[in-house]
Amino acid sequence: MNLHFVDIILPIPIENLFTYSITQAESTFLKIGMRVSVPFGKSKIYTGIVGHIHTTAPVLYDAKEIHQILDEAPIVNDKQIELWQWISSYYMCTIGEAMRAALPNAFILESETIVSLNTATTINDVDLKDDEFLVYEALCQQSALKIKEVSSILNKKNVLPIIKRLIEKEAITVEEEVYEKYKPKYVRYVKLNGNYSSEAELTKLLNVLSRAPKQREVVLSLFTLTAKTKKPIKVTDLVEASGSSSAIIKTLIDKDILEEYHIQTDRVEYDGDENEASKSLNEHQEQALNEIIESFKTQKTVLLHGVTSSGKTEVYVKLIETVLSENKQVLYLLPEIALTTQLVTRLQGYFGEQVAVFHSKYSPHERVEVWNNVLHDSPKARIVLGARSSIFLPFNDLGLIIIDEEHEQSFKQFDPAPRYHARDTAIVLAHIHQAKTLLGSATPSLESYYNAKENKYGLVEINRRYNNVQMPEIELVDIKEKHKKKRMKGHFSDRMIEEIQITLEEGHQVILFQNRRGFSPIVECNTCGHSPQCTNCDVSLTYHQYRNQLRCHYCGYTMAMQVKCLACGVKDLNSKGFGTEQIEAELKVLFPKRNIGRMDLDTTRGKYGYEKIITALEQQEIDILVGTQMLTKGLDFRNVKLVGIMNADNMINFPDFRAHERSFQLMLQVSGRAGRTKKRGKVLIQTYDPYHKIVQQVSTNDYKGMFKEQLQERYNFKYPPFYRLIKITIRHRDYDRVNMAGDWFAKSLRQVFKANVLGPEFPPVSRVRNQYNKNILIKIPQKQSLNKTKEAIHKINTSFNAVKNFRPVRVIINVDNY
DNA sequence: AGCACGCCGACT
DNA sequence: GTCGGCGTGCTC
Repeated sequence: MNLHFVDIILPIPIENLFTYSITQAESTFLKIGMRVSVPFGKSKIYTGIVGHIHTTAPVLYDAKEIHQILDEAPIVNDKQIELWQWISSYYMCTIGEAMRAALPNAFILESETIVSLNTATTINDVDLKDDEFLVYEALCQQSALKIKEVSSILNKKNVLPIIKRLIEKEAITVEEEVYEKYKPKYVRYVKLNGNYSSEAELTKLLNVLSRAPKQREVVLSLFTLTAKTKKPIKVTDLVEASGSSSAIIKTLIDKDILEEYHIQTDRVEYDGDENEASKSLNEHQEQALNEIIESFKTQKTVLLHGVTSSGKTEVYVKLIETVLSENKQVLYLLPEIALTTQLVTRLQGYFGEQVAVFHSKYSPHERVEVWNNVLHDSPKARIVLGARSSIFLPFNDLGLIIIDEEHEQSFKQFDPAPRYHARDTAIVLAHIHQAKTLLGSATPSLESYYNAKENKYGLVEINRRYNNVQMPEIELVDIKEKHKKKRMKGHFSDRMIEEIQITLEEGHQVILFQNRRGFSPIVECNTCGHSPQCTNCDVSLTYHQYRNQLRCHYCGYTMAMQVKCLACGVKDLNSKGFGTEQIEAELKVLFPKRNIGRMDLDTTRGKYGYEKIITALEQQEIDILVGTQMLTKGLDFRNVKLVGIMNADNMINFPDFRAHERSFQLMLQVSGRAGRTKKRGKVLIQTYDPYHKIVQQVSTNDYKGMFKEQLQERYNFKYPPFYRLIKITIRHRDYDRVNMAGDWFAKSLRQVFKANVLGPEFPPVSRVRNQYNKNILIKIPQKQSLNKTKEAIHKINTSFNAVKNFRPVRVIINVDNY
């Protein structure tokens, strides 16, 4: 009788852990945090994490046995599992979803069904049907087939019935094979065979090789390389140094002159120079640093509010140094787009190979390597510099978490669950490790600044830019008036053109900001008013001139640009509104001799697209750069003096309770790109409403004014930080069903939460990818228990799913959906 | 989330 | 008559 069991966390959206039986020996070997593969359902094998080891047999079912143990030691520690649990309860997802987000994909093995011939029986061909025979015949040729291969042989999608019949006829057998996705990388090295270690032997060898000059050259190169680097020599390096080929090296290996060996190597390696000393701080930075350290004595979290270009990074570096000296790990979080080579190089300059980088462009293999380095507390990962998902790395002993550009909304994950906010989750992670958190921003989020004002966080400010560079001068241009007075050329006011002219003539560069890509977001027929819509979404298609295409920005649907109206056939199409492409096109006419660059999602698609544009700007190959909000982050260009915001209004008037705050942050951040060295920069903001409070507050750099005013609005309209929000999205391809389900859900919620339930309402774009969405918003007052609220929502969701008609309707719960 | 089982339309 | 559509229910 077996009395040992494990509860396994599976990477799927199911509520509970699953219990499997294990042997006595396995129960002593297994530890929480190890991976095991387990059979799940009829035929699948999944990778799971051991969550609990116990001796309580389940009553309602027989536990299956585990399939295999995949690790020698835990790859996940207790603190991580604690974090997953917090995420799953706070963000209302399953622990499996948290696990899936946390683990590098290569850790999650999958099984594949392998079909092979049943050798125990002989089959008469006549007993088989045509397609069965095809599979059988293929198996006589090669011993094993994957399901996919069977599929392609038969040119058919669903081959399972055929395989089933073949099994019944005992012609074939099937088994599940599990693959390890991660393969360590081995690099090939060579050394001289030990026989030639003496000088005499070596001279002899070189003589022998005098008739094979290429081979002789290789041996000599190996010699000089070894002398120079005193390190093992890679085959690739030797090939390069000797100007030979791998064939020649192979000959030498075959002749036993060279010996080859392999060393397991990390895919990501830093091979820079020795560390440089960190810069000494100016008085403002120094003061900020001292205040932070002081504040950390009483506060777990401190907000550093430092104006753009105030040198926050140097302050971080000093803090990191102290934490490293205590032998603790550091996590440095940044929004994905701010993770530029610029910053990575800078930190590696200070900390050398102690810096590990982790972000979405890394391959699964590279991620596993960073994971393992962090797990084993390797000297190669004392500091992790990473985007959102790095909060999931297996830190043993974090001392400090830095969250730079704390206000950035990209820290919040929206699409697949867990819909977590990396900033808030990082603060929880810090508590688990009893570490400190430093939030940094030039334009803190209202929530964080409020928390600081309420003494939940410490608050430290730097009001001076580095080197005492002045804050840029901000000028507002009233384009309503400019239009009236006919002083506009396209989307450029005379002031904008003048300033660009002056800046360029002085030999400086210009950045223009327009928060919309494409040429124009709407194409309209002048005769009948029809505009081309996406077939899958309820939006009009955006015109992209460079490919002469109409594109949907929600689902990626494209069609060729039309010459005549699709509805009435008249050749009189007009485009409305403007994006980066159109600005670029206008610039080419206004400044034909200048180099114009564009940076948006369309031009940064490739792996290095983004880097290329930045380098081009740095090297002053670009005079004027047009871009979307991508421009705002972490870029530090010496020579940019003028920043132009083409239209401040479209972002301010966005229908979202944070639109004002965001516009302020965005405009101030782009402004910060102007004049980062010596010369004072200039910012021009074109707007139809120069007296709008947000534009005014940007122009006077009045964060506190903006904060006060916005906070009052949040209070009046019951928004964060005074109320918490949970958004529930109802999604289905059938319009009526979405309406019915939405009404049902909202009605049930109202029974509990009364007037604090808003909706259901269609979002501005109600149909995306042929799915209709409807939103319900729940506002939670501060005194209302968050846990009880979530319990109630959970309960309603369960009864919702019990309604047969609603079962195929997707319910997406998004906690803190901002 | 997968995946099997099961019941109805369009085709060899 | 079968193939294959996707609604339904379950997974230790």
